[in-house]
Amino acid sequence: MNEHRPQRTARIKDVARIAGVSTATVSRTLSNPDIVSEDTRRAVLEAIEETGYSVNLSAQNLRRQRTGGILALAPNLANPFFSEILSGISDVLRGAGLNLIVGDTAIGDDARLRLVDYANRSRCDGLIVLDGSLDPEVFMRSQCPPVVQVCEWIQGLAAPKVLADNERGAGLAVDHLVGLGHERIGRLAGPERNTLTQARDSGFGRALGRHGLAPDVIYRGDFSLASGQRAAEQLLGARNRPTAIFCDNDEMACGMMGALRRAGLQVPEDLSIVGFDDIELSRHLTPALTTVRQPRKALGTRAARTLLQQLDGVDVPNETRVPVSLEVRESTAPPAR
Amino acid sequence: MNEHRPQRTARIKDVARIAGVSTATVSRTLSNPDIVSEDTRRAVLEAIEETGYSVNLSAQNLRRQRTGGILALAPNLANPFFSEILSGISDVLRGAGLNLIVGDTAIGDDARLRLVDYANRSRCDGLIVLDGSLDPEVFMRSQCPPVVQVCEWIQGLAAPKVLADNERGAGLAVDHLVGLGHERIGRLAGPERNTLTQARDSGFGRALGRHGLAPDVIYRGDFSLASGQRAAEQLLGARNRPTAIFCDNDEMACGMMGALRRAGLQVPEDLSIVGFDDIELSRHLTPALTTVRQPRKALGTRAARTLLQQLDGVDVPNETRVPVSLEVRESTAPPAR
DNA sequence: TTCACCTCTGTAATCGGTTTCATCAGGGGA
DNA sequence: TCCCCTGATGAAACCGATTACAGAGGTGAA
Repeated sequence: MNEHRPQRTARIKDVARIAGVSTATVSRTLSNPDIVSEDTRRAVLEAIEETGYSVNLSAQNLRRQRTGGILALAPNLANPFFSEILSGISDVLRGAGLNLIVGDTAIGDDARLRLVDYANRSRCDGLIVLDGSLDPEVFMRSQCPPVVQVCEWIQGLAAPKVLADNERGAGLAVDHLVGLGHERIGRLAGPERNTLTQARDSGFGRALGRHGLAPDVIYRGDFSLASGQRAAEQLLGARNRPTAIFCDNDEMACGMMGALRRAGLQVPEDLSIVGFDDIELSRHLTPALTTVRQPRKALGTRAARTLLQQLDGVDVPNETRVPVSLEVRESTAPPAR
Repeated sequence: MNEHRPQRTARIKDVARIAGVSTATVSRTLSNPDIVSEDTRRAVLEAIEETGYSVNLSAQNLRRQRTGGILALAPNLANPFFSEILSGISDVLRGAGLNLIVGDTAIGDDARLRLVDYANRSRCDGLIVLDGSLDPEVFMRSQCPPVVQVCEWIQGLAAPKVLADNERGAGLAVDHLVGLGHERIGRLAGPERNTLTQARDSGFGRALGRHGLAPDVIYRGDFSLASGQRAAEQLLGARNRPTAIFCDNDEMACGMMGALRRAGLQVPEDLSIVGFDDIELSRHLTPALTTVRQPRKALGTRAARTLLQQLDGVDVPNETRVPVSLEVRESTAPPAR
């Protein structure tokens, strides 16, 4: 007998031998227990216990023609906004026995090339895309597994989207500010080509129009704290400033607010600020930030569920809108006389 | 001829047939091009181009006895602190052709059970653990691949650690405060059993001792904004308050600062606050937060590199210390007279 | 008794690569 | 001329599971 069992972990063969059955039966016991007899099942489970067997996923995946993983592509892992969405995705995938693989798209020049490697059936069973700036073609080749877009979306890519209601969010912000008496309302927007920014631009303009107003100054940022700070510097240098600013995310709002206060301006007395996202921090700022709440975790879970349905061959809606709401806090007030 | 080629993606066999060689040669062309002749190589590469072939990773992984993935276990994906470390890990792994799989350990009651599934050679080639509260036994079974711990660490687990110099960080904070003239210095710490908190506790106490001082009040938090707020409420209700507080992370510091200011206290005039981590936000707060800077991205990259070395069989140091530094900003000042 | 049918199980093919080992052609030295 | 060696290649084993198919044994009805 081969008594020198080297540290080697158990295979299905080992379990089969010990239980006195074939590997087919072991496999069936694990994946479809009802079709094996009571006695056999017990014997197999005992053998599994004894050997500490666990299935080899590479082999299983190969045979089942799947990878067991879903790849999430985010522009910037370090951004808390995305990481909370990832957290929601993770929750759902775990329940479905799928791995969450994350890919940072903020990578070097060969990004495009690499992306093609990632958007491949042999690497993942599905993709969740959080970055609207990627090349749609990558996701339209036949090797690419099913895709769901969340939050941002790619122009020209016909994959299901899970989105916050950006137009309405912008509308809520405008209505609130106008209700307070503001008439010169500016905007700190994201990059011009960002689809999400475009949606809010349009909601912003339409809402102002409803009140008979037109947009005031528009600053461009990149969703970062630093870009909020830069916008504040421009604002400070301008004459005839708006009395309120609607920002495309809380981080920019926060960067702007910090810089304004440092320059001696009072928020909201001298300038009202509305953010977007409602990151946890917003309520802890002084003044606490008035912001459009976007349920990030829900966006993640919805996106993941949509993808799972797609993998199951279920028809999914082309667009899922997640409702937003306005959280009124301390950073908005009637304009100074 | 089988002209009805169904959408089916190309296999290595197809490439071999078209190039007029064996599958072995195709494989060699891809993994070890130097050992095939110039002509053959060209023919194979052309066939690959023609078919759009890309290797099936499940098959490759099975044969190579690896998974191509590294699993990172974090207590809370949504926390920006962890996500920036993940970003560093991601950078290194991408370069090594490995997937980053993330697992959120903040999961249900069956967490332990599931964890055993994750810490398995057939699921990943290595583990990076960011959560010090996990059960060490899970990582000590023979099925568990190599582990590296980063930031936090698990009592009783002899896996390499990559850590910030927590003792020194606490010392820097204390030296700074004492230098400003503070004598009653309190602390807003993490959970009592957290190894990271313990290290800072000890650095805190020792540094105070060097100055002939003893710790003032100690509040316990859980690294969240909300727990900083709660600590502030306790602080406000106390008599004979400390003149300065050293917090275990920036989020708690921020939560505390917001609550104090809202209650009418001035920071730093009435109370100086020092944080830990230097998250990006800290410099944008008003007042900007004085904090111990911890290079998170570097922690991630170092951890990933350490793991890769371990996988290559290289000896790695049991503990890597990443230096910290003090960022003096606006939240600290001499105590009021 | 015979046949149909059902339940349970084993044999062997299969997933798509990698790698060992054998083979063959050609070159150089004795 | 013969032998050995080297470089390039192919045949086939192998990684570890899943599953189609077939067969054994048992039950019930005709």
